[in-house]
Amino acid sequence: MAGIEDVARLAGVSTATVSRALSGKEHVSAKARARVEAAAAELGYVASHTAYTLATGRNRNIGVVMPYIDRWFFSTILEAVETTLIEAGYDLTLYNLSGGQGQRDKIFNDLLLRKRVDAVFTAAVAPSQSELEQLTRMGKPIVGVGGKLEGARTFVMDDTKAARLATEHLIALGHRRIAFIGGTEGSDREFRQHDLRKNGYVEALHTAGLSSKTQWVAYGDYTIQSGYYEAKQLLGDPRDAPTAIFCACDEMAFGAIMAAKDLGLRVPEDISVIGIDNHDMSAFFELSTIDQQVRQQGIASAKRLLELLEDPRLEEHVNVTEDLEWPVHLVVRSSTARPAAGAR
Amino acid sequence: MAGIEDVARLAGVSTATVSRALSGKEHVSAKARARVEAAAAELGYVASHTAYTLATGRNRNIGVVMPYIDRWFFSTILEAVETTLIEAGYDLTLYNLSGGQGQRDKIFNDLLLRKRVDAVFTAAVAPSQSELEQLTRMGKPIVGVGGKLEGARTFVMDDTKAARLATEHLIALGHRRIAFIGGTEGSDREFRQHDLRKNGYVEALHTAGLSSKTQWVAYGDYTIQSGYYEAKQLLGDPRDAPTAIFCACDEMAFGAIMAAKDLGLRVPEDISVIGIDNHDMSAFFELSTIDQQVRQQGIASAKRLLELLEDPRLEEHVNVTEDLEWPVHLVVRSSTARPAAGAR
DNA sequence: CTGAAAGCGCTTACAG
DNA sequence: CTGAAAGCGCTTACAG
Repeated sequence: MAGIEDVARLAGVSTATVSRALSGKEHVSAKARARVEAAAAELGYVASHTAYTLATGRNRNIGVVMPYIDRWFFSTILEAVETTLIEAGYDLTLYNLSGGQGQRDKIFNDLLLRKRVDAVFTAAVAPSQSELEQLTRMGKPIVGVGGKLEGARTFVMDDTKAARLATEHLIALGHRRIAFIGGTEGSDREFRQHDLRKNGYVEALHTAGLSSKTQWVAYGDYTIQSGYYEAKQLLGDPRDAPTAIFCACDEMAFGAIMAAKDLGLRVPEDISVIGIDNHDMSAFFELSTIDQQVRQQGIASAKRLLELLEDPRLEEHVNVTEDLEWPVHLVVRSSTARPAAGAR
Repeated sequence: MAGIEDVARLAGVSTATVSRALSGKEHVSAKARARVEAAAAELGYVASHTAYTLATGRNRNIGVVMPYIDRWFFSTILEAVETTLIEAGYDLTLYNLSGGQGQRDKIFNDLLLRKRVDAVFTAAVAPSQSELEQLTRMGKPIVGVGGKLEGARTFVMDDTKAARLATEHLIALGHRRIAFIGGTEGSDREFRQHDLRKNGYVEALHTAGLSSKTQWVAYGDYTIQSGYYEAKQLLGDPRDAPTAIFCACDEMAFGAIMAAKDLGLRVPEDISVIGIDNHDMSAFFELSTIDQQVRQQGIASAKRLLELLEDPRLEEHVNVTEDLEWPVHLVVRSSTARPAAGAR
């Protein structure tokens, strides 16, 4: 394995010059630079990143931590972040939290601190106060998506606002009997996403002078299966079936559409369905939804992180609260329409 | 930031003893060990992984390269591999190839070689001969899934055999008009997965004395959408519609089932559908399929890689061809049945 | 069992 | 512009 010494010898210069030439620094004569480059090419020299890190303190590596990898939001964010980082010459070390509290502690108290990463990117993960302090003390900035972080920078859509918008769309179409399929009360790992979205739904109803019956609020788990199951229960009700269903995510909405079809109901003639996300498959399902541009969210937040890393005065404000509200847009497709005259 | 010197000073021993005590080595008195541990705890000392790497040459880090992250097979494999590695104390650096040839070259010729990873895990990616040689020269073993690798160790299901089994299941039920929805001819990135699966389909038909009409072979792209579209074309044919469809992956099969329903056809009474994968949603769709246990495949192959890394004689056989055929199982659910009497 | 010291392979003030 | 040398923070033969 050719080292920097070998290159220096072959080029007839010192290792300092080799280092300067190869990293594109100033103060190297054109001649020396050319000789070094030729020698490096001839030897197939690749600088040791480890030595670089030890000497400079820079890793050019970002730690990414998320609770799941195999769910749409997370794998989409991950792909976007990875591509953005690679382009900027950064590596990505992946930590997923599916292994429980023990694994989580190990990641935060050990792996993230061993100076292998320059910064941390979180998706729907909230570091504890002490975890955050430790990272800040080591000068490692954090950027998150999927939920606000007290004491760090985040890009997050306003869940309540998104839910209100979806519900208002249904109300404006003339729906009065609107059901909601959310997640689990007070749960959703670290953030209260379910609660926020349910709040938006309830707020919109109240503003319109409508009531939210408890039998119209169902609890799924953000999968197609649960959307299907819950929608069947709602739609099969012989007395009080809704004319529209707002699902807290598109995947549950896909399930709801399939449930309606299986019951012989037409979407949107008999039942309107709307979701949140603008999932890759939403166009296929003709689903009206609230677009949160997940891919762009990943790119933008990764870029923000890179920007911080290049800020020479980063130390003065490693981690400060900075909520960037990510905009949402209503996308109307064919799963929502005015309710049939008789249905009201 | 407390360093090893600080710990040594506080414990009243040398840095050599600190190093030995903290890494659980032999030849440390119980007393010294206790003092070191107390000092390390008091100072909140975390050893620098970079210095460890530079001194030992070991990274405890695996490079994982895959063409996609946001597709089911890949995100599932990734989650399984990540969990297995973390448990063993290894980190995972993720490289995804969606950025084209330029990114690919950068990853193989630069990132993977800078001595940041001890080994490489590939999913449906075939390193070129020279890429493989370089990694071997640096003593970095490769383990892959999703396709055989000449000159490296792989865990792969026999695509042809899986396809044959799926087709035979349909034949055994009495189907004679069996369609196939595959991928793109000769494509599928680095491996000829489509071709292999189509071969299995054709072989099974021929063995049973059946012919494979060209109008019964359709080309999708492994998504639900394409399965839906292609199935509609097949099933809508007024003269020559099949009684069964074998899809090269479960996601296309989901699409096929939805297409059948939208056409007013019953599954399995009017049309049987089978896939390959045993996707997380296959049970929900009642889909008969060929299980390839993706999660277990990820775990097993990651373990094989860790095993190699701990082999003291690894250098003698860093990368040798070793095909481990991953077993497949037929899972019969409710999407396949005997064809209706009139349909034959 | 324990410590002094070399070494891992770079980068970067400091002199020249 | 260029080079000698210190330094990054560990590990590990080698002596004792």
